[in-house]
Parts: sequence; C-alpha cells; structure tokens
Amino acid sequence: MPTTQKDIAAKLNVSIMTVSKALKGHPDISAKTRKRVEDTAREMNYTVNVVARSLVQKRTHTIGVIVPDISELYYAEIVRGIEMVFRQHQYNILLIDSENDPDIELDAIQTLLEKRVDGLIFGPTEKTSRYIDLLKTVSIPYILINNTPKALHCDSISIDRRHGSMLSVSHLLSSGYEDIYFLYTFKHLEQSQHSINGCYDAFDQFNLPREALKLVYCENRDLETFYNKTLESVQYNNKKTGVYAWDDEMAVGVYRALVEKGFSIPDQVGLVGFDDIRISKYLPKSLTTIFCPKFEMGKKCAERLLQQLLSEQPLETEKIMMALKLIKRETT
Amino acid sequence: MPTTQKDIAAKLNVSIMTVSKALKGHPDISAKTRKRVEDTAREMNYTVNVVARSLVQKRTHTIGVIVPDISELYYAEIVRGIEMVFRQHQYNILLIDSENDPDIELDAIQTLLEKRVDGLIFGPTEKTSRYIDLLKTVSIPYILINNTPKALHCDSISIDRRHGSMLSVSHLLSSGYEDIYFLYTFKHLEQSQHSINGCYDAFDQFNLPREALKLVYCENRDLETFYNKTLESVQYNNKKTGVYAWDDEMAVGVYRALVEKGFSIPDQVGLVGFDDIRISKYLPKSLTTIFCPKFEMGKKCAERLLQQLLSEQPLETEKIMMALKLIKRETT
DNA sequence: TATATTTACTTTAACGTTAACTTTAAGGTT
DNA sequence: AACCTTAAAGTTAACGTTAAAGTAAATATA
Repeated sequence: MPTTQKDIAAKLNVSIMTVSKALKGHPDISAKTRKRVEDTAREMNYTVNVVARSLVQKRTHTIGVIVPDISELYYAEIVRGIEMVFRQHQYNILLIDSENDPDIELDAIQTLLEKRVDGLIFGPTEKTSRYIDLLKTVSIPYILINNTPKALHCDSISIDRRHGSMLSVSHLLSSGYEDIYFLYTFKHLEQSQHSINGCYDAFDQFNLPREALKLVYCENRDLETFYNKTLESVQYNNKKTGVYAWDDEMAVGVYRALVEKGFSIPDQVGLVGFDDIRISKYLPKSLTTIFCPKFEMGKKCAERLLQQLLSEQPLETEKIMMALKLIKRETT
Repeated sequence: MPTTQKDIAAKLNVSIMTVSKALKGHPDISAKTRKRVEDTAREMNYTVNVVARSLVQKRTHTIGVIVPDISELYYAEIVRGIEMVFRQHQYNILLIDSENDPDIELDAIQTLLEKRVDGLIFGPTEKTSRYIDLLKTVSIPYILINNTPKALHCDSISIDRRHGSMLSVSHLLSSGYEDIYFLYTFKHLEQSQHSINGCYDAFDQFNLPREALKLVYCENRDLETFYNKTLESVQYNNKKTGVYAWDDEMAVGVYRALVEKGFSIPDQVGLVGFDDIRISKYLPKSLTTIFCPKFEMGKKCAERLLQQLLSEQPLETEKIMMALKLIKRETT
C-alpha cells in the first residue's frame, strides 16, 4: 500500500494537516518543518493520492475524450493536440474509442460522467442519437467535434467541409476537368451532407446542373471499398475527369484503381483528396488535397474547453469553424 | 452539483446504505425498495461518483498509457487495441503523449501514479532514463512496450524487430539485390540496435561481410528526412540495390526519392518497409513489407495486464514477443 | 411457545485529503 | 503588566461511497 500523509505524520510526530500544508508549501509551516516533511515524504516514496483530493475538491483535472476511431490519423492528430494542451495545464485525458458504435458511445459518456471528468470532448458517430438526451442532463462543459445537432445548444468545433469541398471541386472544374466524381462515406453524419453541398456550391458557381455531379457512396471507410468503387464507377469518356475522394487515405486506394484502369494522371483524370496527411506530399504523384489543420483543431478545442473550465459563469455558446485551404500538387 | 445517494435517501426516507445496496442490486434489499430507489435515481439523474468509490475500494479501474507519439499510426493502433480490451473489462485509459521527451515521460509516470491508476502501459522514449528508478518504487503492475532495460525485471511486449529485419534483408538478398541500405532512426532505442543486428543476421546467413551493409542514420523520423537521406545516400552502381526503410510511412518518402533519382523499381532497386500500414497494399507499387500486428499487440498487452490485475499473487515476469512476417508485394 | 433463522434494513467507521476554524506560545506594544 | 499580534501549528468536519457489523421484525423450526 502506498504511503499516506498519515504515515508521514506518525513518523514525524506532527498532525496530518501539517504534512498536507507542508507538501503544498503553505506559509503556515516553518521552513524547518517543511524540509523534514519533504525529506520524509521522499524517503517513504510518498505520492499524493489524487483520488482523495479530487473527492474533496470536486475536480478531477481529467477530461473525457471520445472518438470514433483513434487509429484514424485524422482523430489521432486531433487527440494529440487536445492531449498536449491539457497536459500543459495539468489535466489528463481519459480516452475512449467508440468504434463508430452509438451504443458504445452512449456507455462512454455515462462512464466518463461517473468518473467525474471536468469536461468532455466528443466526436459523435451520428447526427442524432440517444446521446443527446444524456448530454442535456450534463452539468460539465463539453464540446462536440464535427457535428452540431440542432437539438443541442452547445459548443462545437468543426472543419468547414462544405467550403473544403467547394474548393476541391472548383479547382477541378477550373483546371478543365469536366466529369466530376465524389466518392464519399458516412451518410449518417452531418459532414457527409455538408461535403455534398460544397460540391454543389462549386457546380452552381460554374453554372453546371447539380445532377451532373457523380456521387459514389462507399459504405465503409476503408481502402478496399474505395478502390473497388473506383474500379466499378469511375469512367473516362474523352472528357477530362475529376475525382474528389473523401480523404487522403482513401485517395490512395482511388489512385491505384485509376492507374490500373489505365488513366493517365493528371492528364486524363485529376484526383483531389482531403486532409493533407503526412504522406500526401511524398506519394509518387504528390496528392492535390484540402489541407485540414487537425492538430491545431485539437489544440483549439482544448483551449476553448479550458476557457470554460476556468470561467465562473457559463460562456456564450461558440461554434468554431476551422478554415481549410487547397494544396495544389501533382495529381491535378 | 450532481445528485448523491444522500439526496436519494433523503427523498425516500431510507438510509444511504439502502440506496447504495439497492443500486448495486444487493440481495439485502427488497424488490419493492430497489424499484423505488432506481426510479428516484433515474428521476434525479443520479450517476454514481466513481471517485468516492475508488477511494474506498482502492481501485480506480483506470489504466495509464504513455506513448511517444499518438499520431504515429503504429502507436495509434496499439492504443486502439489496448483501449478496446480494457473497455470490454470496464476499465478506462488515461492517455499521455510523451512527445518523445524523457522529461515529459517522467512527469507522466508520476502523474499517473498520483491518479492511482491500477496499472501502467508504457512505451519508453529511451533505453535508459530516470524513469527506471521511479518504476522500481512502483507497486502496481506495468508493461513496457518495445524496450526492456536490463535494470528492470518487468513484463514487456515487443515486436521482434531483429527477426523482422532479418526477414527483410534476407528477402532482398535472395531476390538478387546485392547492395543493401538500411535507413533507420531512433539510435537511442533498443529496437534500433535490434534492427541492425537483424540485418547482420541476414548478412551472416549469406556469408557476406557485415561492413557491406550500408547504414544510413536519419536523425528524425519524418518523411522529409528520409526523402532527403535517400536522395543523398542511395546509389545505384549497376548492381541491383535493396533498400530497407525503418517503416512504411518513411518508405513512402524513400520511394519517391528513388523514383526521382530515376531508378526503376523493382528492377534496379527493391524497397522493403516495415509495419504493413493500411495504405501499403494500395500504393501505386504496392509495398513489400514486414507485417507487424500492432492492434493484436495492443490487445495482448492489455490482456496480460488484466491477468496481473486479477491475480492475487504476483505472476512470473513475462517477455512477450510478437511474431512478424514478410509480405511480398510489388516493390521487390 | 420459545428459539433459531431469515429478511430487510440501519449504524458505524473508513478510504486520504483538504477547507475552515481554533489553539498555543512567543514576541511586540504601550 | 496587560494587551495585541503573529507564527506555527492542531482540530474538526466534510467530500460520496462502501465494508462490516448491528438490529428489529417477520418467519421458520422444534
């Protein structure tokens, strides 16, 4: 069993409070006593029991973070940003991977509330789900990532997928690609609809009929699916064809399929991804993509939550939108 | 403030213990009373305070996990495995990213101990460091990932980098590649030396002098460094050249550099990676690599720690070694 | 019918820490 | 000398829960 303040107090023949105060450098305690306490604490390998402290202070200095899949580079980068900022402010994060499953997600929120996290950051799997009712009962600050159900009047942080998609498709259209494909996934998420709307925005700008956009739904976000869907769906009919893929990782599968179909890139077919993951710049044909500041997004998200934690009265609800930008490379 | 058992007890005019027992389904409580308690709890949005429970039970059902960089796919996959298994056993993980910094790492261990995690999983940044002394004082079970300092007699789980490197280089040599380059990083880590030894093992097998291995040290694990080092260092002198890269992500940078230098792959130059990340199979030339079961490693690691947590007497120290295998693809 | 057992609770104390208040003794003022 | 101040402690109670032991009434046993 770990050493407690009681043990130290007994050894030094002082009260527990003296030990407690000495260890936090309280001015009540004389330098001499403080030194004796500190030395004894070290000697006995004392580490404060934060569980007990949390109970008294009603703050755990712990933040709950729920993401749909931590092995997606996208979330991994966000989590890195979140963790970094909180760590620098003496908070830790309890991480739960919801496996894109609304049931796990709901349990996760419940568990984190039971563990009395001081705040919650939450990347939902669905636009609407039972989690909304649960969140309504919650008394700690929380932020949603990339999804803002109308039913919840809460803080959120999102990438501007709609704008990103507009940039992507505009770029394709203005580069002379006429037939435009959008390979997308996650039908049930807001971001999915936003993306499609962004494509439409670009079509509107170019006075093209929206029906001309070729939407290809990929039921899973994995390379095999995107690869196969590309093989099946993407045609080249003597018009330059532009393909916009859900994200950079999926674009790797798309690219391979395009090459296998014998299309020359970027002459016949142009490809745009989304994210700007680390490898995109170093692919044999470096990938044109929409840069998405994932790490910064994580940081900003954490900073906002910290603000909430430190402020006494509840702050105004804020919807943060991360700006994106086009990175033109060799695939267009 | 959240509802407590006390509040429920007051409302129902019963003792706190009745509430406590009713909520955990203790047989002492009549069905009728239990129902009343449960209903009232729901009505008042009661959630148990796990902080208080942890204090009494001296277990937090929380595991500390420290990794050098959560945005490395390698660690992200391991963490996913760890989190999944623990979640299924009602544990949560406190995740800390040490940013490859021994100071942060040391703080992280201290913090996790203070938060009274029930166990610790730890991917060290260095072979030896001050963390060793700290771990020696620790009374909870812990497992090290990919590093097993002799000074610590503890559980560990590692990928068999040496064997993997041997497989990689043997494959290159037996495929007719004569000049072998190994682009590596993390000099200060055990895994780094193991890898080099694995290359030597292959050279020994083929009766080649170890000096013939061309070691290229990359001071940072990033694509730019690997790309530049490849441009600078890798030559082709009318002998088929084999390049073995530290991991698949870095191999993308290497590949691009090789192509830019005008080498034809796999005819003049062969390339082998390490990890088998998701994109490797779908690169334009699919990447020959050493498959590394990261997710399984995370799961196994968690299962082992669970074993320790559940067993009364301390178990024998175990060094788990994850087997690797060669995946032959188009770059060799 | 007296005694043992069971059911359904209640009481007490503890987990380790800290906030808020109180005490004691020394030193300083007038 | 009587009073006030200050330094350096100590005491008490609380945070929310649970383990363990206690109790009273109802039921079963002989």
